[in-house]
Amino acid sequence: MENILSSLNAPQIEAVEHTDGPLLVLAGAGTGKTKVLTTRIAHILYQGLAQPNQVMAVTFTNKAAREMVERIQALMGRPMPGMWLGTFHSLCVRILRKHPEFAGLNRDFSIIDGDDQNRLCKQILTEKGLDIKKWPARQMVNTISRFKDNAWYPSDVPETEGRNFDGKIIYLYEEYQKRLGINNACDFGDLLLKVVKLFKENAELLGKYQNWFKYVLVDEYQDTNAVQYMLIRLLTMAHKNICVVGDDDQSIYAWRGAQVGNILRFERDFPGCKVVKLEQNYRSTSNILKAASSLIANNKERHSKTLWSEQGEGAKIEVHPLWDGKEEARMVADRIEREVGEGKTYHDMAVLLRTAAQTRSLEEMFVKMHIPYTIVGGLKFYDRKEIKDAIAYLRLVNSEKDGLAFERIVNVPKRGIGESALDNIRTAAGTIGGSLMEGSREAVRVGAAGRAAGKLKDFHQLIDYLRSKKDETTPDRLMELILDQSGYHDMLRGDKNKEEAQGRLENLKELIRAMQEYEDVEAFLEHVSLVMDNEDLETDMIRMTTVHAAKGLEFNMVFLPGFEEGLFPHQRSLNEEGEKGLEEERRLAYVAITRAKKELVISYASSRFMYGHFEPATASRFLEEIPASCTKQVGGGGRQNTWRAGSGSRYDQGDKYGTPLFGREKDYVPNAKPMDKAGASFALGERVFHQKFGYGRVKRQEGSGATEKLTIAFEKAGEKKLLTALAKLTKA
DNA sequence: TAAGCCCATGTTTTT
DNA sequence: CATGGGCTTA
Repeated sequence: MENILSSLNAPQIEAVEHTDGPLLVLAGAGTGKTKVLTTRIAHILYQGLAQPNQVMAVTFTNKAAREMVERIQALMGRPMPGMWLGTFHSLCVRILRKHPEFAGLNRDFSIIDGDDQNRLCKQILTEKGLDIKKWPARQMVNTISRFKDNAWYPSDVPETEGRNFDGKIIYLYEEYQKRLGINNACDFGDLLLKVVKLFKENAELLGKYQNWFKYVLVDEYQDTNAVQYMLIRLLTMAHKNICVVGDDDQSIYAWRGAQVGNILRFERDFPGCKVVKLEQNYRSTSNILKAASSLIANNKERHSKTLWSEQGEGAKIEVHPLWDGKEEARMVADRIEREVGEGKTYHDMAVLLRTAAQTRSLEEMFVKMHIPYTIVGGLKFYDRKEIKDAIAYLRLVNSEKDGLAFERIVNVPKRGIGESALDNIRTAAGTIGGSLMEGSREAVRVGAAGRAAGKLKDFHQLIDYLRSKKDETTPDRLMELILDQSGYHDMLRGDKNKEEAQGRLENLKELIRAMQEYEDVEAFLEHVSLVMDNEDLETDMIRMTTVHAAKGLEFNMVFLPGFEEGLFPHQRSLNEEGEKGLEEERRLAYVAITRAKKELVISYASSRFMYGHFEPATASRFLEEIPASCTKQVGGGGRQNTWRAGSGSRYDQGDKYGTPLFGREKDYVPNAKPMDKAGASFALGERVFHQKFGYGRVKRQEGSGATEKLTIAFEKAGEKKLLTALAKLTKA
């Protein structure tokens, strides 16, 4: 233990050793906050101040939780079973499973995802006769989720907020909750809200938990919302052994109800609390740190702080102005290959993006160039249709009340149970006040099922049979049974689109394999609904992820494509939240930059293909907020003035044509890179040399200036199409 | 009931 | 562009 503490700096040790009473750790990016948290827990356990299961530590993602467990176990030198370490959601499920009856749930309640929420809201809206175009289901989901973030049940929603949806939102919300009840289901928000309610209404139970958890620690405290705050407050009211860690500059979840106020107010909430500031950054070079600090200094709503680093100045941040998204993708891909050629691993590098959709063009390029990549947090494995179907079967087998699961798979594969049959079932369910499955049985029983009666009977039998097997077989065997008996496997095997069906079958195999690790169906279902990241850490791949999902991670080299006005900062954020939105975008950019340890490559394009056509684009205003001394422009010739021109007012707001040079005229290339040295054109048939592909001959030439492309037949690497301006070609 | 076709429409971030 | 919804037809 001694030598564990010796690897910490003075403020870190202070934080670790302050075990009793409230503690606020203000930890800048890369200052070792995870280290402090894990060492602090290890210290508490080592001193015998609490048993492992008497410490509660809340993290923001499951990944962070896993990492913390590992680090604590490494510090202690043995496994630490039973620790309450996880996300707010997973910890709350754990509590709810212990006392479902208090929360008005059955033990086997389902947890529904955004997809189900959407479908449920759509149903309610249509049923209640609201115009779905004017009031989209998605918006209803969001509104309700925000209510829940604020710990508002329908009766708590303030007057001013209730005007939404033609003044019907509270009524819709009530309806929504009613349906969740009938389905024996919770959405994400419910998981926390129900626990808070449980504690508020049940002082005795709360007392037990207060005594049980001797220490409570919260990571990323700046991103907690009102329910989360209440939960923490309730649990720690008695002993006040609470430690929160956070950085107001990294608050990026306001749109999800996060209240930076929670961290700014902590000292008032817990009078006499100790405050420790961590300001030595161990992650990044001083160039990167300086860029990030200068950027974030433009925010008004913040605590000022001084981060410093002993890592040396390091490489300058590269800024690449490029022609369009494709050229940008090529630059990133080429660069990655070059770095790998020079000894980096793919694992060392990451591409961080403002929006998930930006992965597309990069993906194409990576595939083309055979660069192994993985998209973290994009389309998740568990979001695939076949996986969701399979899980819906499992949910229905596990909990017959789960009507959302019922609807999803009652006619998958097609069994001739269509919309009209479903209508009958819904009516029957409504009449007896039961679930869809009950309604379905009822409809068949009283002869209200019409033509589909026989098919429904078969379906009931199928589910009954599967349920009878549930407890006598393992989850993976049960899933195989489901897929075989339901005809899902056969459906895919008979699919016309062989290739796609094959892929789906393989995904299902993968699912079954994953299920082998679980003791029972409940444990597996919980994992599915709450664990977002199924990252493949084994293989050496490029990580592509949104900035949001990159929180807490670090990489030697980071690429930040798409640094453009409207994209980063995102237009929508500016439109909807104005100055506040801009500040959150800036914090997001701050998070993005501070992920990099040694090298940072920022790029933007003049023309971006989106919504079906090319949009002119200009460099992000954030680039102007980074000191010139930290950056160097790469390529782009005369275009550097697009982002650094002193006063920064070249592009008046509202002047959509501020950049005529980036118009849609294909051949209008006023600021193209001048033909110089390496960029000079090559003659057809000329022999050239490329850093990566080696020797080759020019086969074809098209375009001119920045868009000039050469097709070159390389002797070893085959035929490649390259942009003259980018490819480092020399005459050979 | 199901499949196929056309049109409109909307485009952030996630436990 | 790419997805979803509404409509028509077999």
